[in-house]
Amino acid sequence: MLIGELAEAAGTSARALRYYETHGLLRAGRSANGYRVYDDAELRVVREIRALLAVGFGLDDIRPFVDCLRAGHPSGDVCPDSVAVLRRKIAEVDAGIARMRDVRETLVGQLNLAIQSRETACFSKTC
Amino acid sequence: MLIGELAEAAGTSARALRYYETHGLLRAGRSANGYRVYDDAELRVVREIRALLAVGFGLDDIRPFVDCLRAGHPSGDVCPDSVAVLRRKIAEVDAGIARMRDVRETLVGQLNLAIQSRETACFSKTC
DNA sequence: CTAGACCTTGCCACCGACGTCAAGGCAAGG
DNA sequence: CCTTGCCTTGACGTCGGTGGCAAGGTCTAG
Repeated sequence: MLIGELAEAAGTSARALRYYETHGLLRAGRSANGYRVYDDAELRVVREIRALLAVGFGLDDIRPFVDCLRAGHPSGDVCPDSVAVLRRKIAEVDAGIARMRDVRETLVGQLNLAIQSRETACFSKTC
Repeated sequence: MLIGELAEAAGTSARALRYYETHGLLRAGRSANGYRVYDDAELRVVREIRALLAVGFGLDDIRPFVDCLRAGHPSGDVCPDSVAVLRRKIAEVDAGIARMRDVRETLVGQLNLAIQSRETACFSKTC
């Protein structure tokens, strides 16, 4: 499988695949003419990468999952390192949600004050 | 007030203040030697900018608030444009929270499956 | 006179996952 | 032979809010 075919099959770009490779996530053999040649198993790897990227993982966080798949496990999630990353990410997401809730409260408070002072102004000035 | 003093008073850097100026948020007069000279009222403006940046606003979103303050209002929140931005930002934050909740659910599901299959493996293999 | 503490403009570096362009090699069909 | 379409590496641009540095002018105290 050549890079364009793999990209097509995985719904991404050849550029992205080369990028994953430079970051140690993808592996490719080379044909006589220097083209990257991919094992069929790499499609699963690329799908794993895309799925994790889509939920906000960085490439470094994804590496354990890829390694886990490469180790022969049917899922990239089952290895200890992957589980650790999952737990950490869940905690990060929780923290993010909490922060956004605080921000939301701040903004709603600000909005209510603004509306209130506009009403007060309109009441006194009959605007 | 010179730029260093204003930066100190607002708890930020002179570099940041110049950046805000290039983006139309801050105004400064110039003294004979070319130094920026700030009105005392600019301190309020800088504080408004910092407060909004801290809750995740971009500089473009902040502009209406600054204009509102400059128009003489005691708060930057009360002008229609500011209220509109506040509403939009609250909606964005709500969307962000919803997205992160989805991500959280996905990750928790993945984690549970991983733990489950590890337990199954351990059960069968007595690992 | 000089040191040092301000100020000025301007430009590079950063983060991350690529997009995009450049310049060239390789394969296959008319 | 020529075109078309794939592949290669390399390098720069993106987005936003700075940090840091350079090279220079200015002000103040000793």
